[in-house]
Amino acid sequence: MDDDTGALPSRTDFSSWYNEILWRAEIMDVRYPVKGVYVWYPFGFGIRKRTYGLLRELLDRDHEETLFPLLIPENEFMKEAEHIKGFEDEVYWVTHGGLTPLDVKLALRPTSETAIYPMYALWVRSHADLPLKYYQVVNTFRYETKHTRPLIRLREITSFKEAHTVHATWEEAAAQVEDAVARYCEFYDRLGIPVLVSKRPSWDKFPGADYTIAVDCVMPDGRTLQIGTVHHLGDHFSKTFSITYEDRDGEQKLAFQTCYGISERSIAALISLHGDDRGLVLPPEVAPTQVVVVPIIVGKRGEEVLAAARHLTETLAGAGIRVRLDDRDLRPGAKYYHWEMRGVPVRLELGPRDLDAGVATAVLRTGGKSAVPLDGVADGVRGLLETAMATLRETAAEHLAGQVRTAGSIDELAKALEGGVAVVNWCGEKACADRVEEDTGGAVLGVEVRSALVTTAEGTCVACGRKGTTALIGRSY
RNA sequence: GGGGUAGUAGGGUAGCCUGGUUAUCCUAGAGCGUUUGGGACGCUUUGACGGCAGUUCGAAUCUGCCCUACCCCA
Repeated sequence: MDDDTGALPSRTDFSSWYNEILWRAEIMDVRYPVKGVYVWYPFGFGIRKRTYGLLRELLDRDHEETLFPLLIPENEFMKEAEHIKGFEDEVYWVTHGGLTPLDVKLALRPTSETAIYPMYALWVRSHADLPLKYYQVVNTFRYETKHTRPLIRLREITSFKEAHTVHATWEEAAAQVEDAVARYCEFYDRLGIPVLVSKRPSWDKFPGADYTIAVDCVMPDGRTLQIGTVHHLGDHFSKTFSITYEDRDGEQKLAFQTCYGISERSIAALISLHGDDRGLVLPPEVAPTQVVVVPIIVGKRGEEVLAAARHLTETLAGAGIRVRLDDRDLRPGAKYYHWEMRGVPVRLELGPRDLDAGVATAVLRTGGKSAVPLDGVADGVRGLLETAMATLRETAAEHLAGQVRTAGSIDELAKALEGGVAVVNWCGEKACADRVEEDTGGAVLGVEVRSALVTTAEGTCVACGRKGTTALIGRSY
């Protein structure tokens, strides 16, 4: 499990790089003997724990966390026609209890609308109960038939954060959609992940939604990854599940709903956008270890160095920094490679020369070496962590800027899609989207693109030449 | 849905065509010692032929079925 020697495949071969870093950096073990389900290593789980801690922190401002059952009875699941149609091919069914066939089959949730909304119908009584904003972090199951990929296309999604809100009016629900989009942007900004937000075309919206706003990132190979969605559900589900409230005038009215989700694809993005040929590069906020102390033990001064390294480690830990002393019997270089693979933001080397100078040698995972005075070392290290985060955010933003290209024709579009996404004008017709997909392999991600890199304007459709507006095209995972 | 290729230690591999006794090499792991400012070295050592049948004196090797993975086509 701990194979620290040899280089990673270059990140230019993204697929190989991705597969290898998952186990080399101890994020996921893909050897579990069921297709499409994988095991979190403790280190990977530590990243997940802190990333979802951040997500919870953002939601807890005005949401409450709940937990609904994994099993959904067939009759509830089958209530919303459009919703079923969207998921019927991918649902796992529990059909037996022991050897006894069940009277009512039970679905393993592919998403939890039909588990939650029958309860919401009971919980929502009056306008005073609204708005209602709950979320949960759960596993969900989908019988994927295409190529499964760890963290990206899974049969068991282990880390689905789904929020479900209820509102008195359509407009209030629409405002909640905006709020959720802003919250997700904040989340990804805290992780240094630059995103493209857009409104999905009608055929690509969530089954049973009025509209869907999606958050995408662009992977190193130029393909996009959907890492968050926000849905305005209108009153489709409240009709189906009878979620009504009594308004001020004593009338029963249908509620309006939204739901929005983020999965462990956020971790895939985190790994992929920041990582390099040496391994992971982690934002300090989610790094299980923020600082590693490597004692340089030479000859007679070994004990002295080790004692100083222990003291340094304790000082930093006392200041609330996640620090770890690596006193293993290995060459320093081997330790450097080890912790670089795992993305530790700051390495502090402490040897006889440093001790004599009263400093530790600090090396940032994002690049750069400096001497940090041991006197007031915690403040110095905090500054370095901030520098690391700023560098990481900038590097990722610059990279995305290079991947977003404008295209005025099908030929230009095809070229733009090699290693990136394209900004075009599109008339909004499915036929033109289909033509684009056939000719270039790229799909319409969405319109009303929200990004500093994209300005929406009128223009002629890249496929048919009629009037159109700005749309984002990409090849997606 | 159709076709192809492949499964050998924790990871990566050689051997298979042409059956032969102790299954190759690299890496990782364990123990001991010497080491430690960018992947140390020496000695010792653990560990594998996807599963089930069959052919045979003898199967990693040949045959059949099953399972799994990957690739190509719809």
